This record gives sequence, structure tokens and C-alpha cells, in this order.
Amino acid sequence: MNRFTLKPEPHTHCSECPVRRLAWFEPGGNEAAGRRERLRSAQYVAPAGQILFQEGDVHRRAYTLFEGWVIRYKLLKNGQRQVLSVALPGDFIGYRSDFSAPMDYSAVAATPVTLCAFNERHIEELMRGDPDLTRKLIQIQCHQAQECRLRLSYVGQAPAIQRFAMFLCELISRLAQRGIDTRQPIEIPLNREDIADAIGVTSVHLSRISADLRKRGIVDCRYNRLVPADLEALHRLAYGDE
Amino acid sequence: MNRFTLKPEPHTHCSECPVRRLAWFEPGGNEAAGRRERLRSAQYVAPAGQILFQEGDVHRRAYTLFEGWVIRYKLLKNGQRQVLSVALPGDFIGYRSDFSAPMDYSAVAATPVTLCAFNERHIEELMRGDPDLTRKLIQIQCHQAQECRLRLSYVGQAPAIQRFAMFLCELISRLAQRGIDTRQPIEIPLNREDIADAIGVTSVHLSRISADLRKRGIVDCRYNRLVPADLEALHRLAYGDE
DNA sequence: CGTTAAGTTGAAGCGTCTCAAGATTGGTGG
DNA sequence: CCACCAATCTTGAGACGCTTCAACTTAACG
Repeated sequence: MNRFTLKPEPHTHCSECPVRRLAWFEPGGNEAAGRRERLRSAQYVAPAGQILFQEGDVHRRAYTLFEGWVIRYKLLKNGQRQVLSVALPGDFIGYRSDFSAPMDYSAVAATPVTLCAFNERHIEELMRGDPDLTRKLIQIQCHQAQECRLRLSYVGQAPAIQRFAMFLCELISRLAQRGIDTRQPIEIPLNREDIADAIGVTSVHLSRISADLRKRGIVDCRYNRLVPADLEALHRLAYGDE
Repeated sequence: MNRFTLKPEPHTHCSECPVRRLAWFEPGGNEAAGRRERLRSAQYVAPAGQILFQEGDVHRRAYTLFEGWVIRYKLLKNGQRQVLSVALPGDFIGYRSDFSAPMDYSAVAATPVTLCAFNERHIEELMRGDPDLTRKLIQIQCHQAQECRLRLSYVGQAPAIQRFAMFLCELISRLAQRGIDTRQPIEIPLNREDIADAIGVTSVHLSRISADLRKRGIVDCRYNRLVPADLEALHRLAYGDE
């Protein structure tokens, strides 16, 4: 049963959207956003664990994640999962230049989520009349590609502990962008396996690494909670040239 | 000394370009290409080994690779290199939505190369007047992002031998697109270390894997030459669900 | 044909995985 | 409010894949 359903009224308004500054509709002011809202196809809600779309689907919509966390991933033939990225509010998910082609990855809600949907036709119409939106879309795509290159480089080349540190640094900086105080403990709706699949290790090994970081007084990341102790040390571990 | 120099006359014409069907200028016919050529900033040539741009550079140009092979890579602080992709003729390199931001990766010529350059201003002008080019650029970016996701997934999750098989399959299919007979031996201007850095293993270990594939009668990839023996078996090893 | 760079092979060590047992957490009902 | 349960996480021990270092081989080139 699909519990990925239309959001009950009232829908939120783009002109008052708290994450718009991070999202596709960022260009222009509240007035432009209000005008564009007409071409936002619908808002959807889904519970935690709901698969939003799957690799291989022909899924003719893209989404701005309005609220909650979404995991984007690929499954290999051997059953292994690579988490490609963790999407946070404001992120644009599922866009492709050719919506008649199947999705090349899957997405699952890590928390209950609210999504603003844009279907193929509406995206075309939005871009046709609005060079700012076209430019912003290209910018979003470039940024996502850059993040993917960064992840590829550390998953390919760094030892597991450094990968974990890089993963956490990236997450922390993206949470900070969204106004969260990253010096305080933070609820993280990702389990060991989610993070392990993102950095390309087993959850068992991640446990050991995590214990190591905790004993070194850097971060305590356990049971869906991230307690930062020494963010400078974490950053040094991730990007440092020692 | 920088030996990355303007190509001596005569320049090639976009209207007669053999790789245009794979490139940014694909949309429209020869006539459109001829018109657009005015905004191709210049053609450049560089010898094998020449660095085209480096991570951190503010490099206000993008290139269509006209001839030769280019390696795109990132260096980690610890000195390790992740090869992000191998660019072949027709591929678009170095584009960013914001040319005032530094490059997030580097590029080096693997062979002598010829590049068609587009500077920031010309790209803007090309896109302003030409929705087809804008659409094609988005398509290229989406495709590159998709390839990056695929690589991330196999570098993160597959054992070394499968990664190597996937790398070879991808390369072979892209060469086939360019009209090369991939049932015959092929010259590959990549050394052990280039391939090893692409799939995230050491060149020593890649040697062992490569020897294994050779002994199993699948491919013989040594000394810059790829001799395919059983492409079906290679494909099964890469993507098979056994 | 000799020189040099690149690739191959062997042996030993380390990092990560696997399997399995035990601990911690959050949720549920008594 | 506490006891219990299931899911998740942690920890230990042994195995395996990959790395490192070093010696040897092959290919490319003058």
C-alpha cells in the first residue's frame, strides 16, 4: 500500500516558505514565489520509511523537500546499497532532463516528510518563462554534481575514519545552513547502516570507528544522536593535512 | 612553462565537426553550428601530461574535448588521487554555473589534445539566445551527474574486481559510441595508476586483478592495450546478479 | 642493445568484513 | 511507573581483501 499521499489542506505558500532561500524558487522575492506557486503541482506527505521512487521507475515528477530528511541511494545487483546523499529541507530531488527515462537511483523518507511536487509539464513551463529559474536549476545541478564528486573522492581514497569525519562535517555544515545550532546535541534520523552505506563500510566497522571518535573526545554519534565535542578536531580529521 | 596554447590555423569548423553529435552543439543542424561557431572562443592544443586546470583555480572557461583523452581528478590532502572520469572526444569539461568560484577538480591531458574553448561571457550569450543549447547543457550536466552516481555506487560497494569490470564496461561502451570497434584490441592511454585511482585500489592490486581477468580469458588489459576476449563475461562480471 | 619507466609478482602486515554474543535503546502493555 | 520486547548498536575473534615494500620482468625508445 502506498502511503505517499496528497497533503491535507491547508497547503503552505511559496511566498512564506521558510526554506525557499535554499530551494529552486529562491530567485526573486515573495511576489515571484507567489506567482510561481500556481505551477507547483501539489504537496505530498509520506511517513518515515516510505519509498518515494525507485531506480528504474519512470517517475515524471521532481520534488523540493519541504520538511524532513530523505535518503537517496542506489542498490547494486549483489544487494549492497550505496547512499548517494542525505537530502535536507530545501533540497531538490528527482530532477532529470528527460523524464521519460527511468530514474537512476531511489529515494526513501528517513523521517515523515512533506514534498512540493513539480511535474514534467510544469517544470517546462516554469523554465520557459523564467530565465532566473533556469539559471537556478543549472546551479542546483552543478552543486549536486560537485557534492557527488567530493563523495566519490573520499569514498574512493580515504580510510574509513576520515570518510566518517567528512560525512559528519558535510552534514553539520548543511544543518548549520538551515539555522540549527551545531554545537548542541542534534537528533539525526539515520541509523548505523544508513551512515555505513553512505561511506562504504559495514555498520559493524562504523561502530568501531564511532567508538574511537568518542574515546578521542571528538564526537559522540550513537543512537540517532550526534553530540559534538570538538568540531575543530573533527574538521582537522576530515580535511586536515597532518 | 605552460604549453597549453592556441591551436595553429586552420581551426576546425563546428559545421563539419565529427564529434558534434555527442557535444554541446548537437542541437540543430550544420547551419546552427556554423552560426554558433562565432561564440566558440578559441581552439587550444596541449601535449600529453599537460594540466588543463587545477582544483582551486578560478578558470573562466569550459571546453568541448575535440580530440584526445582527458583525466578529471581530485587530490586529497593525503596526496591520494581519485580519478573522477575519463573524458573522450565530444565531452564537455570544466563547466560551472558560477565561473567566479574556484574549480572543484583538476584535469590533465592523457594524450595530446585539442579543445574547443568557451569563455564565461560567450556561454552566457549562447544560452541567452538559444533555448536548445540551454536544454542540451542541462542534459549534459544531468548525464555527468548520473555517471558520477554510478561510479560512487560501485567504488563504495563493489569488490575491486567488479569495479575494474564496471570501469572497463563503461569505457568500452563510450568508445563504441564513438565508432570504435571494441571487439578488436584498443589502445588505451591510461596506465595502471590512472585506472587504479579511478576505481579506488592500488596499482599493485590492480595488477593482480588484471592478471586474474587475463587468466580467466575475459580481457587482457596491459601496457596501454585492451584486448577484449569475452565481453559478455566482462559484462556479467560487472553487472551480473550471479 | 642498453637504459629507463612501467608493470608484475611474492611475502608480510593492516584494515575491514563476517559471524556471533552481549548491551543499550525506545516502545508497549501490564 | 516499571518490566519486557524487538530493534539497533557494540564488542570480540577470526578470516579475508587490499596495501606495502621490494625484487624482478617487460615494454618502449633512442
